[in-house]
Amino acid sequence: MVAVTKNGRSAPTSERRDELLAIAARLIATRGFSATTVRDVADEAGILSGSLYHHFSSKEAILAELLKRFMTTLLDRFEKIAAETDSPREALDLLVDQAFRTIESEPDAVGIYQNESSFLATQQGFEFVSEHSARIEQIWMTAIRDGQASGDFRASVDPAITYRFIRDSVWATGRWFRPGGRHTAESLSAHYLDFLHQGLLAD
Amino acid sequence: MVAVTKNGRSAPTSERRDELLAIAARLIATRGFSATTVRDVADEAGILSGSLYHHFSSKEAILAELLKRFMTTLLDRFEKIAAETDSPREALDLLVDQAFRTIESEPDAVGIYQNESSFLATQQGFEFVSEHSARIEQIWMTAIRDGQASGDFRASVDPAITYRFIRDSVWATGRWFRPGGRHTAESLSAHYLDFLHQGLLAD
Amino acid sequence: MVAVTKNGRSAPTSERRDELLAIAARLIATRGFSATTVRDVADEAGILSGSLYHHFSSKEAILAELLKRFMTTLLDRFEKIAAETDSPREALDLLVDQAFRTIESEPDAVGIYQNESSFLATQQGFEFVSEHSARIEQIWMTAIRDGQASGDFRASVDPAITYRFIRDSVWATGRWFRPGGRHTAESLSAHYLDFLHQGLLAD
Amino acid sequence: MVAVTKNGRSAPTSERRDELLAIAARLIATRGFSATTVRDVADEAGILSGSLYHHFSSKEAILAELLKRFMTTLLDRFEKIAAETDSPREALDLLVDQAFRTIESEPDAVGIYQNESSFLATQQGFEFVSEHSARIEQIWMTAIRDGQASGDFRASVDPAITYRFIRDSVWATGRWFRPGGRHTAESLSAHYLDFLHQGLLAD
DNA sequence: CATGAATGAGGATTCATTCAT
DNA sequence: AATGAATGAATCCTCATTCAT
Repeated sequence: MVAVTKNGRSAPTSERRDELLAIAARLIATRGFSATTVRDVADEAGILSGSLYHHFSSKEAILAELLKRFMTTLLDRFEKIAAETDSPREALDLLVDQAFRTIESEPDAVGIYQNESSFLATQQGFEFVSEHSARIEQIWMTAIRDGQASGDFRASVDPAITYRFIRDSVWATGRWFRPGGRHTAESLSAHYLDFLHQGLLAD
Repeated sequence: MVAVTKNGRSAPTSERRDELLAIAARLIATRGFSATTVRDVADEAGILSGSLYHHFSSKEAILAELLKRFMTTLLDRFEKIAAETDSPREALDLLVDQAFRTIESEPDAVGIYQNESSFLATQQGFEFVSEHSARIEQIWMTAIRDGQASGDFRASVDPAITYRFIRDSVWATGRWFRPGGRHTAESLSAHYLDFLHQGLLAD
Repeated sequence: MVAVTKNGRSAPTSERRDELLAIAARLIATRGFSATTVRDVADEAGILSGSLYHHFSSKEAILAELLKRFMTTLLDRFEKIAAETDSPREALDLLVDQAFRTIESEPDAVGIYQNESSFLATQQGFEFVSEHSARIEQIWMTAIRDGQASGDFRASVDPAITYRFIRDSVWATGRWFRPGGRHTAESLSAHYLDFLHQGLLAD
Repeated sequence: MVAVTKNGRSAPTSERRDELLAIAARLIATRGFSATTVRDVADEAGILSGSLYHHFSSKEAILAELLKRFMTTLLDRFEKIAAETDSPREALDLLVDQAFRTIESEPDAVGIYQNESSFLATQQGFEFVSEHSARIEQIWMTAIRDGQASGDFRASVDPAITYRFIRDSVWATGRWFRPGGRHTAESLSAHYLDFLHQGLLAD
């Protein structure tokens, strides 16, 4: 997707590589990392399993690259929202919205993030997972806290817990939301924000 | 832990068996089913991996037993709440409360349920997973719909989506909630219900 | 060889293990470590290659155990000679003699020692190789130096170089000496000592 | 390094080829042939492993070329010494001297020769190894036998065994001798010859 | 109830080699 | 003269499972 200079030097990106990453992402999101074999990925790509090692140094390296790309992009987007928005309420709305859009555009990465990140956070070579997660948490919690300070949000809720409640219900959407059905990222987002703002009780 | 001896049969339940199940549950909850080896479990139990087969017919059988016990108990509890409660709002509160208590008392089973159930739903021998899930969904959605009908809950929210939002944020709590810290199941439950009822916005 | 208590606890030794080690030693001595496959060893033992891992944690672990056993025994023998012998000349003779006897009784281990030890000395997990080698060198060089001090050996030779000359020609014997032929350890030893003592020139 | 262009043929010799051979020699001498991968060599040369096949037809071909060059040159030198020297004692001294000089000038080839030749002797395509070795042995043993016949060398030593003792201690020097340290080929050679001639015992 | 030895299938990975570009 | 992608076979190792003791 990202435009890459066509001179192949320094290896990190190539079209073939991206294809393989996409295939791996889909399988890993579906079956889980440890239940996905290198051969599964290679088969799907129409090559032999050993040939994958021409592109990646290990199965773990595939996962790392997948997650790093995803989390870096995501963090960038969140940081941009935080930087460009003044109203905490609007910021939170935009963060939620961005999350739903991400679920729609990169469902596999989201799935992997949800399923594997908690375990990976402690693994060598995956330090970036907890680092990025921490920075994302900061952005969201700042929005919540600022909203409480400004009087937009109720002061009685615990911001840390509330962040987690929101985060979990939003991202978990990726497990059942399939674009092309009754819902779109937009409709889900609108629905969720209404629910988030007003709660469940009738007045 | 709970002595389950309602049927007088000899083999299926024994203390050793329960210990082994608890060990397996912990490991599977932490690493995931496919990343947990029979040997991991045996090591933790202080026996050789082959010896596990004296107690269980297969690795899958362990998982099945774990999940079946958990889901059966959980469904029972939910059904009891549905049967004994008249007010939909109270019913939903009690369901949420029950979920948090379950997270507190059986964190491993909850973790496994979350991580593996979506994949297992389609696996042979795990039909009970989707069956039980469907019945649980019915109970919760009935509470939501009844609450909308009675005027307790806002009619504008989609009950199916709302159910998922609630379900996901509640169960996901199991990923970060560790008893013994700042929170108890009770405090979390209270917190969540307040958030659920009123939403985030200040009046 | 070494009598082992029959209670199998703490695993380190068993008859089967010893058999497998002997097989591995023979193959590794013949083909070299890296050219010997785990399957080669297993085939020779009449089991599947994976079954070897019931006994050893890795191919490297086999090599390490082989070398450690060998070098420990060897060092013990050398130390005993050094401790029990007063005359430096007799000590050196006995050391040489012991070396030839070791070549005769454990040709495979000697071969492995010669072929692999220089490379292994720097490898993790093989620190004992250089440690033992250093202590062996000390024993031999002490004999040489003491012999020079006592006037038994010519003072003009460099003890360090002389040690290496002796060591290399003695151990290299293992590459061509096959018991059962024209020579025995005893005859070789006698021959070598004569050559060592008097040199090549006629008076 | 040495420009070998005596035959006008185009392909077989080129500077690049020689560089690659030198790199391969160093690695093979250090790690052993089977533990040195084609990729190791290519990496060190700054090219891709496949590109090596532009220069050599196989990994074995590299080894063969390396050894053939070395052994041919060596045999030539030994033959020249044998042809040009009358006194057996002087011949042996010169042979020894030549060996030390060769160790100094071509340490990698010497290392490979020592480590791999015994195994290779039986391999197809490496018949020249045993052939050359046999001719070298003949030259040395002739010097020894002639020296015994002339009364220069002691008649009581077995020429075959003595040859091996000498050969092994001389060539093994290559394992520890690094030019630039305390010793040179000359000093080592002098030292060894003194030791060889007189033996270790004081008069 | 557990051990210890093994199986057989499959797992990730390596590696020499090929070939179109 | 080299790349980059791939092959095919082999490598080390893992793992669920079996079974005689």
